[in-house]
Amino acid sequence: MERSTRQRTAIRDAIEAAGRPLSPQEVLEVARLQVEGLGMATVYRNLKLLLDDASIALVQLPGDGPRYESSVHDHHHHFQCKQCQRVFDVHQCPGDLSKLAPPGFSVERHEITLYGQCKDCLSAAPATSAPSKSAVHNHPPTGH
Amino acid sequence: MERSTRQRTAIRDAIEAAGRPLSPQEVLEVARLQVEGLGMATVYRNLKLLLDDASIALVQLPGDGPRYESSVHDHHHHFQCKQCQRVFDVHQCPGDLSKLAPPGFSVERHEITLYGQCKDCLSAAPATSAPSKSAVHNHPPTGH
DNA sequence: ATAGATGCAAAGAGTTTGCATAGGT
DNA sequence: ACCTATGCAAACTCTTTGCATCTAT
Repeated sequence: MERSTRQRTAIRDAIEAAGRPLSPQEVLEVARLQVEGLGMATVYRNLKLLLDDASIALVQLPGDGPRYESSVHDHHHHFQCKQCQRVFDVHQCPGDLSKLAPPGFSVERHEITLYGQCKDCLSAAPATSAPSKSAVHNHPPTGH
Repeated sequence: MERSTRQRTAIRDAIEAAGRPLSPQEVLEVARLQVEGLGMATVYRNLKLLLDDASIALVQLPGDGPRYESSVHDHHHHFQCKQCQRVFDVHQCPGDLSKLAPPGFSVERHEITLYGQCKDCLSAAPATSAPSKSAVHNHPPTGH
């Protein structure tokens, strides 16, 4: 059975607390604040376990590595800021998109990613310099 | 300036002729039919050059490696078949999605990916076995 | 005490780069 | 002849795996 370790708890908590999808590297950085010697292999192993658990959800954006977020959310999409690269949840959805596909194709699912500038970057520096790129410590608006 | 080599021509032609986005591996396989000893490094280098040229366009689907297609197309989206994994163009678009983003965010661009079953897989084997996975030689409907 | 979990380092997959050679112009 | 393009192999990044050790139960 599955054991409760400091590492696993730190990793799960990091993702729960983030409020936005985190990359494995970001998860490591945040979880290391709780567990000093935490290794990347442990992060990857636990991400996989927590995914199977459905404790967390996988977020895949086009052309970017995997991110992970709390699986509490229902169907939603994502917004990536072109300045700070952070990803935010978008809880609006245009609904059924099956009419977009070519005739004869069956559509079961869709993914939508919006790109632009987030609130922080728009106000902080309109189209100029950006907030910190790792941005692990920020808890910006998530659009809930 | 840029030279016209057998390799470059074979790579460009492979992408033009495909009618759907190809992975670097698929490009290599197709282009090798024209140029025997073609190496992967050459494929990658030329993909980059042709991208700069805007001769080809980069297609990024969530959680998948890069694909490349002829840049002749205008704004469009993509459909990935969950059986054969091939990607097809979708020329319909729901239009402006900026109202989906959280307030205070500015939306400049969007990506949509549809998932389901393509015409071939639906008719060939309704929800059972799939056509060849590399599928480099097929030219299925592209939804134009 | 036992079996799962961890950390490190090595192994993989995909992509990029250095370098000597081949080949357009 | 010049200088870009190629092929090979090594380097790199991200992720996974093997193995000895640690630790929750």
